[in-house]
Amino acid sequence: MATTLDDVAKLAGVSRSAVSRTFTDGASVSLKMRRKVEKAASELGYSPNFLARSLTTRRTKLIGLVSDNFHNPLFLDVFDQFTRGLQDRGLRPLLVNLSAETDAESSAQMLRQYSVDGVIVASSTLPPAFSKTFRDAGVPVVNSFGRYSSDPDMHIVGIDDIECGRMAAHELLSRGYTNIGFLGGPEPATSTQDRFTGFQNELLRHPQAALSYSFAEAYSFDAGRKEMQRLLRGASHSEAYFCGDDVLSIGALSAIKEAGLNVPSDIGVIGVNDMQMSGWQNINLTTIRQPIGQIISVSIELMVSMLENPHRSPEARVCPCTVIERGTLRAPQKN
Amino acid sequence: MATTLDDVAKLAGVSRSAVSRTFTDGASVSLKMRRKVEKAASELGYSPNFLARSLTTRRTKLIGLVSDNFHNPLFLDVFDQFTRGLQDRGLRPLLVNLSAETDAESSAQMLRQYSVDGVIVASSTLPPAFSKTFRDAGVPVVNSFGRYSSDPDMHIVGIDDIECGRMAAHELLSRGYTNIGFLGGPEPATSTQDRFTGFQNELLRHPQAALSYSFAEAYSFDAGRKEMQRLLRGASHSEAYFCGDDVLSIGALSAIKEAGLNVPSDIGVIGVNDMQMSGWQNINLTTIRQPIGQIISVSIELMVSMLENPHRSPEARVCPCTVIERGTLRAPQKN
DNA sequence: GAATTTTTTGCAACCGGTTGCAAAATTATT
DNA sequence: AATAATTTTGCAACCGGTTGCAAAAAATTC
Repeated sequence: MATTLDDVAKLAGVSRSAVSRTFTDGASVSLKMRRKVEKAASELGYSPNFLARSLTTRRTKLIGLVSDNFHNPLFLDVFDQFTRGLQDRGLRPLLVNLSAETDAESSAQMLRQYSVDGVIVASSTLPPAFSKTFRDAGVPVVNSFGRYSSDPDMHIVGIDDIECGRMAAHELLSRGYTNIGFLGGPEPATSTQDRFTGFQNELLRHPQAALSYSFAEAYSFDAGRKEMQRLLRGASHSEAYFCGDDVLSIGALSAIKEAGLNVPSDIGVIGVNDMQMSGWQNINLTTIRQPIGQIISVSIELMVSMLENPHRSPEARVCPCTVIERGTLRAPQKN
Repeated sequence: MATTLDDVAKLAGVSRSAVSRTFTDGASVSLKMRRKVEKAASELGYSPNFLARSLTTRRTKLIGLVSDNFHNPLFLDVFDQFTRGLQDRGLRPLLVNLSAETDAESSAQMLRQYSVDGVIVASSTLPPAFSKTFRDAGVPVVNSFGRYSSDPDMHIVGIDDIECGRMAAHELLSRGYTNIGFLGGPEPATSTQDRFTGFQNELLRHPQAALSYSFAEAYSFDAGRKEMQRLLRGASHSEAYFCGDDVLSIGALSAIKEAGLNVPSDIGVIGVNDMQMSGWQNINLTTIRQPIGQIISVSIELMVSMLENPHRSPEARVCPCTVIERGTLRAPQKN
């Protein structure tokens, strides 16, 4: 069906190697030869088979893009930017959806069977063991949105969650809130733990502030809403909450509004992520921006550099978060 | 680096074909042989190279998943379900982001170079010519979220946009609205045109109803908001609007609220798609559900069947929409 | 214009598998 | 136990490319 190297060689009356060379950049072919081959090739509509080529070059330009986060709207942007960024460098994302049911081990084996050149794990919740499978198999891997470590055993790109918690606390304190709540994501997640640590540490430096905390069951609207409803039913609630992420925050906001309370005059809310819709005027959420554009471009950059030098030693790259001030916290107090 | 067929054959003291056969299901191998080979294989941690295999079997199990819609939150669900569905059948999605900048023609060529077994084009806006490239190259293709045709020249799975427009009109009329607006998506899109046709046709059957219409620049929050702001600034606005999709609707809702008007008492809104967040209590949008789960499973089903029989003649499959009643239209009038 | 250097070309082996075919081994039949 | 039928195995060619090497051709040098 498809035309091959041989077809072109035959038609052009040259050797197989000649046509192979005209399609390999950097190979030695005379202009005359190239013309002849290109003419024959375009007549037959030939273009080389990448997979056959990969057999000898040992490069597929396939990159496994693995994620278990197909429910957070933020990740649509993540996929958009990853696919574009990879495409721009001639790399092809083989997408793997690692939802709860699927077996991580077999996905890893599958990716090796497809001879991917590298793997990007885009997840803050996948256990490090998964990424290590690849590293141990000699496949370049970078863990995007992973947990920072000062002594990383693989490439990690992400934010400093402890610092992020600290920023949130600082922001709330600077606005004069003294009765402060932490409404975290799922408790076992390391990101939740780290943010709580940072948050708590900062509050400890301000003894006048009181801290209460609880955790939502998931990073979802429903979970945020449910937890906030529970808090509002209680005897007393805090003046302002730092929520585990934006979706959670939006759920919480909905519960607050429904209880007849006003934001920010009755309760303040600050989230994390700064996804698209947080900026929509009807949501207008004050939040801590996770710089996904930067995280992704750094991840791709690291991946590309590993493809050139597989033994590059592991790095942890931290991208800075910033507070995005919108309408869900009251104005800073001048005291 | 990686262990090959030969390594295993050597260790097990058998022929190459023997080990190949133990890893090909349906091949003839004695139990004794299988045991021997499996032992050697597991000792070396061998598993066959899919790409080398594909060279002779002419099957890669790679499916090109092409989309140009990385901004509509609905599509996160679409990707989630497509990847899961494909994985469950042992197929691997090679994701292609066909944003405005990227050249469709070269993406098509790339997919052929990777010998994908089939291509799923998940887009309502990509021109049919793109999909035809594959059909003409003998690559099975199904166009998901495509435009229905009674005489399709390739597989199409989607909704009937004309019927969808009709449903919206019917819904508005049944609630006693007589002054009705169509706030469409981008005017040139065939989905916009078709919905408008259906909408208009239904209204024509009810001469008491007045129709006005306009189009937003994009399927986005901002575009919906902007267009609704423009409409509200005008001399008079309609009692209810049928918006091009849910994101557009949410933008429109935000403009309405900001103008100090109430939904549904002052203005009604009905959208299309029923994405996750449309059901959030703080949005609570009445909308027409596009059955994406069904569209996707039918698409995959068609793809699988084409892989078995590439000459299956093209079909257009229509999946039914349903009205999801929430809080942005007033109650039905009893007259 | 011959000798030398440089570039271009084709041969043949290889990448990691599969598969048709015939020989070898096993099982069934008489 | 000899023969026939069946199953299992290995050989070798092939899938569609790339690449080291030596021969051929072209470009330089003297």
